Amino acid sequence: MPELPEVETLRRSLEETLCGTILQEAHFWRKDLRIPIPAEEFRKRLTGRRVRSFERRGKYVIMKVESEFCGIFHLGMSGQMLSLPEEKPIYPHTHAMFSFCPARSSPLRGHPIRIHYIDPRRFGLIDCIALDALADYAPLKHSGPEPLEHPDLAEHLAGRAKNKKTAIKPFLMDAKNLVGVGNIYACEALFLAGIHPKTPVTCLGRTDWERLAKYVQQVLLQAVKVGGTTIKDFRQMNGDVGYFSLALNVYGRTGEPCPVCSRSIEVERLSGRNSWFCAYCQKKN
DNA sequence: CGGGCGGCCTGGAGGC
DNA sequence: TGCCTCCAGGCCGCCC
Repeated sequence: MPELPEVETLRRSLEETLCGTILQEAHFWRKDLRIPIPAEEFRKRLTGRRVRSFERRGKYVIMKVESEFCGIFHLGMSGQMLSLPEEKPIYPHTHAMFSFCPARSSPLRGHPIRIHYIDPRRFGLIDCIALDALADYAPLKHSGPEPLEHPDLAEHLAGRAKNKKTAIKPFLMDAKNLVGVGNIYACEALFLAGIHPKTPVTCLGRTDWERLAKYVQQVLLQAVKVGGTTIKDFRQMNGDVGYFSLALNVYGRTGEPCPVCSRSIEVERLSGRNSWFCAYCQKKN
């Protein structure tokens, strides 16, 4: 589910709601996610601590508290984190719940904020590691730059593409090249750039990379502005949907008219993922 | 060695 | 209605 804009939407809500609160409790009903949740470690290292910040690296959220350890959250394909008043699971597949207490000086003191972690398919992850191990953390260690922060994304991508044989779409979705871009935003950026998903990266020239980098950034930024994309599961932390679904040009729109030329949107499988595109507006190579 | 693909899970949709 | 198959926003590891 969640790509960069959905995870950034979550991060902002967490930061706004929880900075300065104390993580009071962490309940785990089910620990067998993508990796087993180190529940004891998580409780021992993180509860009782004041929350400093929530950061994001690609599709991972990092919770920093006043200690030498941090919490890591990933939503996999179907994960959500919801702020709910209940202290027991009210949705199926609620695997964890965190209670945060506002500071004594806050007008909200005495009203814990409860964050429920829900993930039907259990491809997500909750972890706890030392801050000084963050740089070596396996899922992040070999990942590429943040697309919205790199000073010359076009140059970076062109460099990464040298001597590679792959098609542009799986290239964009490979976190080693850049983080945060999944199936939705890869399809949308390629449409806006007028590049066919199967174009070999070797066929792209300087101006193609510049156009593509520009639209990758544009599509991610616009999606962040409207709270991400809700296809099915994704909700913002307060339960709202993400409104970028309304701005999708091609993703999931098989047979619908291309917004530019009105020809039918097509779908093809590429590296095991569906790719939607307009065969007229997006020429191969 | 890099890239494609299956597997990990569950639920929902669609076919019969 | 019910059963079966296929598919889904991510990621890892195997295999060629």
